[in-house]
Amino acid sequence: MARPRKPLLSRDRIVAAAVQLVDAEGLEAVSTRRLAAALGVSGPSLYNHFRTKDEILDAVADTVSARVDLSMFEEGDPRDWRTALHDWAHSYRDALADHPNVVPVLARGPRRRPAGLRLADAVFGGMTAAGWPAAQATRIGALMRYFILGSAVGSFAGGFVDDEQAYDPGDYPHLGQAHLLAERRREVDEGAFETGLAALLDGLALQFEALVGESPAG
Amino acid sequence: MARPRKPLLSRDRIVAAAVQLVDAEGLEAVSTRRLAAALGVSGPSLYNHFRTKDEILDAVADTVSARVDLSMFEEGDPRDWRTALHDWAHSYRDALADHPNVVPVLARGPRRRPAGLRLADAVFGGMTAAGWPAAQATRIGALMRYFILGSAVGSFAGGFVDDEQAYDPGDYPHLGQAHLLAERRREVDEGAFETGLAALLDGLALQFEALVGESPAG
DNA sequence: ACCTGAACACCGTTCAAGT
DNA sequence: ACCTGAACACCGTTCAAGT
Repeated sequence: MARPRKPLLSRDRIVAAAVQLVDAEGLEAVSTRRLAAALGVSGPSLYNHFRTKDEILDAVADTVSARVDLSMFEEGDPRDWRTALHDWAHSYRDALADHPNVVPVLARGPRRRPAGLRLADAVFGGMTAAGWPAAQATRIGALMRYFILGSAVGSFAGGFVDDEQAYDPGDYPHLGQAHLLAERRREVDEGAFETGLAALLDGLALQFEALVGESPAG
Repeated sequence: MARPRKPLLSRDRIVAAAVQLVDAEGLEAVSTRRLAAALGVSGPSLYNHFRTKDEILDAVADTVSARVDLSMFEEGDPRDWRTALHDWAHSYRDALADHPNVVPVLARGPRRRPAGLRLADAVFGGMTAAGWPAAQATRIGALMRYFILGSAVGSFAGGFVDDEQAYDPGDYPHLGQAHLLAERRREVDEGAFETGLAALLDGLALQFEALVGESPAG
């Protein structure tokens, strides 16, 4: 075939096919040959549009980051950091839950990914606008990321095998019901996320009160 | 050489070499051929001791889990769940921080790994002994795991490139200092972990008070 | 039982050749 | 500029052959 009149590929088409493949079959299924085959071209063709496979995965990660709603940090009352953080955390988690196989790539950090950087910028900007000192705003961005990424990188309930025999009462006296976790996976993980998020925000509110309590009330 | 008088390999020797390799060069450096070479044997020899490479990685993950201190859930005052959770979280994080490249394997969950199951058993047992209802104890195990795994799966500060040019003020108005994060990596990540853990425990304490407040005071 | 080399079906990436 | 097939140095795993 050699060079066609109109390019067969584009960065967007490659990324879209990669998202489909990673969602359907996992990160390890994304090989340059399989991805190229899904696009109807041969493996090396991808290298006309991306320098490495890693750059393709970075682009995939950034489309996931781009789906996270950040509007709450710019609209509404800037002082209501708690509501903003709560709504953002849910939007963030939902985006990751739609593409769980991409989470290990996101775990590398924003690096130079535009949507990843916009996300970090919005949280930090939102927290400082609400009155948090810069150092604390950085910490909040980090600790929220820990919690949200951790909740998405692997299901808690899904990590337990659905086999009663696996939980010998002599070895694990408190895991008698653990084999039931797998089938209630969504419920357990969502409940834990909600409980953890509420605790995190309650705890931060306590710190915030102590902080503003030191300066004259406005 | 064929079969030697004394076996050249053992599961323990293989796991120890795999830990060294994954710590020094990362998860993707652990190939059966490289691991075998480090042990002075040929690649297929490993299959006399493990059925798949994945089983080797599971064994590696379990040695990391085994280093987490669980004594706080059995010694001391069972009612002091807050201190137990705090100390356990630090021990857990320290174990993961010593082997960050193993965290993606741990994210699969405890499955049938003995040390992983003992860890889950101890937390759940500790929380129920302290007076938390079973459903809440499960959630606490899950949400603590989210936070700790998330803090270890990728550094927050290390995810930002150390290049001032990468943070165009027009695109990211609040990231003017972000290029400094990478070099203060340890400090930033440890501060965020401590702040987040304190918030989490404060928030859970609030929930616990509400819970025991409903029944007659003891 | 426990090691070996050969072999199979894969990888990511480079490169000269085609238009 | 953008695609191709061939080639390189890798993978995980199976298996017959050796002791």
